[in-house]
Amino acid sequence: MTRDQAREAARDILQIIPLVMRAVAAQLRSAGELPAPAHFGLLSMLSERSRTLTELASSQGVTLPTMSNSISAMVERGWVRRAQPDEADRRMVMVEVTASGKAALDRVARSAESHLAEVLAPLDVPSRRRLHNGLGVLRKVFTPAPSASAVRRRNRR
Amino acid sequence: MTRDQAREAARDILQIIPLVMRAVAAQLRSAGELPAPAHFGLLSMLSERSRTLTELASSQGVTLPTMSNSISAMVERGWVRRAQPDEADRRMVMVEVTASGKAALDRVARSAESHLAEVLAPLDVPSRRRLHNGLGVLRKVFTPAPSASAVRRRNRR
DNA sequence: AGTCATTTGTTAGGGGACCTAACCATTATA
DNA sequence: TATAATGGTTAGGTCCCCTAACAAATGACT
Repeated sequence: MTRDQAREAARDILQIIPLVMRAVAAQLRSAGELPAPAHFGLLSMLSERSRTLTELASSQGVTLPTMSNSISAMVERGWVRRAQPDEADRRMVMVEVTASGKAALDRVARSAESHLAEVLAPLDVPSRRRLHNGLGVLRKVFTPAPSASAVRRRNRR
Repeated sequence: MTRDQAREAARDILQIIPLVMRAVAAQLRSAGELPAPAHFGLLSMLSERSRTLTELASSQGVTLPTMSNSISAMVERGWVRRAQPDEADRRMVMVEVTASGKAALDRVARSAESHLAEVLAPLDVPSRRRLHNGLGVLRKVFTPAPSASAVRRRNRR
């Protein structure tokens, strides 16, 4: 990757990503889903299966205190529940989604979906494909690698 | 755009964009550029030419109070300056970048550039092209349209 | 000219999401 | 058994975003 390409990519990302972020957040707010942009990924992961705080934090690329607070906020809203099912290691807290959390996830997904469909409607087919492909690359590049300890634990099971 | 495509795009955007946002913010923080992710676009615009608050707010898709506060924060840091050069309309405040603001922009751009170059290095050429194309689509879709009044003013000149 | 509406910007008040530092409880290690 | 490492929480702080309410200037209409 040449220096010029890197500079261009950096400028693009720094300029565009915050715009998208704000647009999505504004749309969710106006749909009455006050706070969700950051919690959506969590609900999505948790509806697959329960996770520990450490797992969630590393998957989202945030620190443990941040995740602890986020989960507390979601508990407050009744979207998730803290539980200690693990007999082997009593330090761990498993977080699981509640029925109302699943409902919230569905609502947000539907709301975002309909709004995005509207915004993306004017795109022609090649543009949509480009968008899709570009998002795929971003996912690959920016998905945090599982931490060493998480890997260790996973292998141990 | 089919319903399924919209749902898929919505999930992708909701899951991926926040990840990218956090990664970029974390990188800037660790580079010592404490607060910049949201201000980068502003500095970038302002180094082209001075703008009014309203122009800046609409270009970034935020409200006027938010922009007023952001600019105040940047004034505090010595990055920009408020000035009233417009004789014709004394309501307007022109915001212009300072030398130290330009320097900050350069520092952030270089820092982001070198970090991104590292992260993007493993990508093959087609992936980089896909990323670039996808970002272009995002820009087109999520760049706020200039407000009616801004257009009016522009045409008047 | 005078009133009313619109536009531009600010201040006040509040919320969400992120961080580091400091701390407890539990488990692993030497 | 003492010490280190791991999983979480709490405390304190920053940034960025919002709505509501307000002031000042300009535009429009009678």
